[in-house]
Amino acid sequence: MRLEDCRLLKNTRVIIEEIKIMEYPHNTIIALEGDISTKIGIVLEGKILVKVNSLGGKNFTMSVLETGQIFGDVLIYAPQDHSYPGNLVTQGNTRIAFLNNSDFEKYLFNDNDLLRNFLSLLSDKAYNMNLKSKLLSQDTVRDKILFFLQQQKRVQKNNRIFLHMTKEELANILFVQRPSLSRELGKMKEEGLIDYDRKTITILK
Amino acid sequence: MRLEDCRLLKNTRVIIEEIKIMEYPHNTIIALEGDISTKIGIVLEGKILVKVNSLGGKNFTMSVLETGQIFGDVLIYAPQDHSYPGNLVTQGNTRIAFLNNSDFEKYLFNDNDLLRNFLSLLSDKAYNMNLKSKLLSQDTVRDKILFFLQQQKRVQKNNRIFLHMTKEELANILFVQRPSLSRELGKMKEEGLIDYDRKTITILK
DNA sequence: ATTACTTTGTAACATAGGTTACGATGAGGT
DNA sequence: ACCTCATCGTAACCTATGTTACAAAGTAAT
Repeated sequence: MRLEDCRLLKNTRVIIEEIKIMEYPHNTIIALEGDISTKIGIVLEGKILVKVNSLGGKNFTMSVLETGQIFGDVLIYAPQDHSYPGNLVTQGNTRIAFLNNSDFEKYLFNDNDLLRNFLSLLSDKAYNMNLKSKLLSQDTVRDKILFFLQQQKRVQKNNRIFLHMTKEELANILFVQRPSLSRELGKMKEEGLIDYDRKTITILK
Repeated sequence: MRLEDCRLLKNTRVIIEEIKIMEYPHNTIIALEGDISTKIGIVLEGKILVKVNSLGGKNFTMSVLETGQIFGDVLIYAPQDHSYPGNLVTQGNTRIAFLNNSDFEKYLFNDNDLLRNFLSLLSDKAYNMNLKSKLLSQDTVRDKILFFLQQQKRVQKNNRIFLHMTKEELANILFVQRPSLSRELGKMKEEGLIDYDRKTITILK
């Protein structure tokens, strides 16, 4: 993705020279949980996973930053705590554009388009975090699956849902163990609620 | 709280006449999950709980809006979905100031202090949502308790943590059943990790 | 002090789902 | 076609925790 096409900068007057672009290979930790943030980052290529270690030692993916999304954003105005909520880990070769908080702020207050873009991105992020919370608050494996299917049905506008990931990854997202996921999918298939194969799940009822 | 003292409007030039103030008794539903939001709300007195029904029929409190906090904020710039993520329910007699999205936006782009306040409030909210996610992702009752204690220790700056709520409410926040909470607290006391009574929990190790 | 109600602890029971292990299936490379 | 490795389903076992019920302790009102 070209810098000038990303959601944050589209139609804005931000001068590109003040932006530094970095490239990282797959699976690189670019920041640790608790690190202080001084820059806004824009994902130009690849993905970033925000991973958190729970007290029990397991780690879970709190959120995924796709191409075009930004990070370090909400931290600028945090009254006390400017630190990242989790480890930032690249997935695939990843290019990131960095912009100093102070530079960014200077533009933000003088460019209504930038402000609009910024608020829209924040809005998205809040929406996704809400979804994550709702998913985590479903208390059986089946409910988590159903919640996921519901949501994907809305996104993909189809009862046949393409997974685009392994069952292992899906289990991870749903925050359950893979064999538990398999078991429950099996039951649901038996009950005629769904059908599924390696790549898709189809909602029957 | 006086309108001009709330975090959003402090030091700003927003004209008070455009704001409508409403008052609701305890336990009033002021919006339903999915309702479209057209206004920014500011909590002047009382609290608002954001409650979500899970698929299993249980309901959990996604977040609590304390005096001075705002809602409907992130929805202004949501690209698609402008609807509330949960039911908004008052707790105690509650006074709310409402400001039309369009009025708000008009001010937002012309008042740097308002913008700064707004971003700071959004930042806070994101921080709290992160905490909630991390809490929900702890996978044993004990880890949830420990996470809560850790967090409260930081806030209260003391190993003796005052609960300010019943065990029932605490169980609710931790997203576990009350008897499960009791059982685990008992075990932890036995192991010498904590001590507790009706109103406090003390971290011993 | 008595009563009524709320809050809390405890115990017994049932079960969902974590854990581990293994075999079957599928995909990619030579 | 064959080999290798990743992915997936399945089964057996076990434990944490939800569930229900009840009694003890605390609180507030009369």
